[in-house]
Amino acid sequence: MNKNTTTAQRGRPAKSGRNSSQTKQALVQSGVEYFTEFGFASSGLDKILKKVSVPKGSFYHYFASKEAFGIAVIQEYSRYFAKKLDLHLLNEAIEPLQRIENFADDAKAGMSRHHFKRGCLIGNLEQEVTLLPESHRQLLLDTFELWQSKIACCLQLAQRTNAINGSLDCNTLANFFWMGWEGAIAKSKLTRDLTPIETFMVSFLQLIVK
Amino acid sequence: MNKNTTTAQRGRPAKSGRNSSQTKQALVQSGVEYFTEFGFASSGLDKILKKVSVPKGSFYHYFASKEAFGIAVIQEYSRYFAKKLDLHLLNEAIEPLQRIENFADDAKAGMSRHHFKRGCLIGNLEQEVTLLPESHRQLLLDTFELWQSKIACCLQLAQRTNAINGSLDCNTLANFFWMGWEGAIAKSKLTRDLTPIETFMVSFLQLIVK
DNA sequence: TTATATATTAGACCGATCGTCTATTTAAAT
DNA sequence: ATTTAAATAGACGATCGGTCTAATATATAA
Repeated sequence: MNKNTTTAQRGRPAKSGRNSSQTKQALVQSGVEYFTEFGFASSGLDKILKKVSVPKGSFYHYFASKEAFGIAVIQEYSRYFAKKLDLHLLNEAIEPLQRIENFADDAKAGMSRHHFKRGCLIGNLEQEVTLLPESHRQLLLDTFELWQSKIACCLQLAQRTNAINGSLDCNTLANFFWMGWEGAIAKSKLTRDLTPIETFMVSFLQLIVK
Repeated sequence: MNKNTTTAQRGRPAKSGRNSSQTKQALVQSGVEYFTEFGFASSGLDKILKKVSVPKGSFYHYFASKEAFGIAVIQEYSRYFAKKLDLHLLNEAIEPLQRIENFADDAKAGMSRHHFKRGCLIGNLEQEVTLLPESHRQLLLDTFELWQSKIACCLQLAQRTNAINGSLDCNTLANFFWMGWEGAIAKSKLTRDLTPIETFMVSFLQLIVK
């Protein structure tokens, strides 16, 4: 399925020099960036294509529709973000609650790096859900569920080491965490600084620690 | 400034039979509904006008631009929502924390009534801020500040009656509240049910009570 | 009555997309 | 040489964006 880079390919060669799967990947990456900054409806294929120097005529060679493209974009971001979460939340060298803080610091750096224009793709599309195809909605729900389980896991660890109140339900708390998190990211886009995220994290941790 | 309904007016009469300020108000109301459901960028003037039977040609008689119209819409919603907040949060017949719950119940009813398609105009536009004129951004910030002060006030009351932990900073907590709230409303749009809001409220109250 | 001021509307402007599709080009495989 | 596959060119028609000028309809003033 994946053509490697050196093997010659049949058919007209890509202007960009990339092979099929590389081009597809580049398009998805460009889509992630545009959809994260401007949302699905307000992002035109033209610009997404131009950013990676893929001609407009090629789009429907790579994807069946904008909707199908959106699915690939969401899945890619979901994968990327889950990996980032694991990187921090499964780091056994660090105490559970500190792992969550490390993740937050990582995300904060990303917010600054993109000048508070991007935020979280999933959170952004969530707001836009009334304009989205139904297929996207389900993907967003699945993604949140996955993220929630990862945070819940980490909170359970913290609970076992007695770092947080034992009476709290970690799944509920993780759900609560992500709602607040997305709210904080959105607010941070509005204020154009990190204080909302910091306020959220400090308050959240303060409220749950024993 | 306000023409009353009975006095005859100069100029061509409005097709709708409304006077100038009534038409303006109707347009703003329609704008609230569209912007809340679809956002600013994805809401066309055409539909906003059609909904209240105002001809397209009339728009620039009532507003200088779409941006100016947006400002009026945000201000109207902000006013409307502040009033709703006061209605609950200043109700001295009710205990402070219960007032917040009453507000939440009110909002939940609104979410259901509109089939989870609308949510909060301010929160929706907040996500869209990269597509918004700068004038709108400041209005959104001001609105959040106002709302925050109202919740902070109510939390201070709860603190005085010893209902919540005295060591918590009510302003910070109010800030935290609204971030979580907006996240919960967004999630509720996604799931199309009230559980996110309920989960948020239960968790929030559980975490802050003594 | 006529002229003027004001309020509202008609309707098109035109550029900018929008997502999509068919025909064509290029190159490898047969 | 012919076939098959990959990628591109380029425009398609439709919609719709916000905006503007000219026309219309009424109240008031002369």
